[in-house]
Amino acid sequence: MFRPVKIATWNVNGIRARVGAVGDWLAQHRPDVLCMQETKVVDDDFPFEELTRLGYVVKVSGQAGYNGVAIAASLPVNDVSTGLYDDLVDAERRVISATVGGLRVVNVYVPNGKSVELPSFPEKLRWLERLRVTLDTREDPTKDLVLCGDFNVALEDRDVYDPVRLRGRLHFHPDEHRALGRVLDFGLVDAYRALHAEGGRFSWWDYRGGDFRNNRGLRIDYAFVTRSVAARLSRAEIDVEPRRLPKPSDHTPVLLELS
DNA sequence: ATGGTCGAACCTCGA
Repeated sequence: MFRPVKIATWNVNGIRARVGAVGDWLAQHRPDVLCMQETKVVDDDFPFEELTRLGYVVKVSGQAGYNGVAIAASLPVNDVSTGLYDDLVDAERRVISATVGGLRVVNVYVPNGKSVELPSFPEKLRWLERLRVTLDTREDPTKDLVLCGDFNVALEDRDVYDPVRLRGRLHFHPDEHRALGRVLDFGLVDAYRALHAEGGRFSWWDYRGGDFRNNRGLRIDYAFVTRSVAARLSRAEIDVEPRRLPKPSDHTPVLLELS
């Protein structure tokens, strides 16, 4: 059986606005799997054709206006599921999982949290704990698995443009670090970090204030892999090029290669 | 400089 060797994740910030850029990127890089977040479209209106004509099967879980996740794969897709263990319908359309050529793929769009002062912040922390329970309940850390997506948390000082200024604020709060750490304790390794030690490599930059031009960004998009996958990891990149295009997503893709 | 800019959908919300 063919198994995936190139796996990518990209918060596209509206698939209908981005389908041209996504199609171009798929044609150029030919990943076996692309996980997308913030598709912002109901399933009936998803632009399937633009991706199927490139040879991809696309599984979607979306809603109108916000959130929404999708998995595009060029290999056979099985066992598609949605949601967390206690919300399999996935009212907010934040989780889609599938098995692609023997690799379990869990694609998540973690709640933003809005502000550390608001009730949405502890809800974000609880969501991450529920993700951990979902992994414990439904997945196996001794098997090939990648958990990828937009986690809305920058883990370390080297993952943010100004750790002193940002510490304790949304995306870089110790409670978020503990909550995402609990997810990693399932038995996962940050694939990009396993191969790259340097800071200043980000996956998201605010549209405002010239943040991209000045590289004021955060690394909040990750591919976390189980030990068996980490052992095969040959390459992990953040591809900044799509962020330079006209009308970009505010996030850029993260791409893994396995041997 | 607590501003600024996007996408989606209906003019404001979520990020």
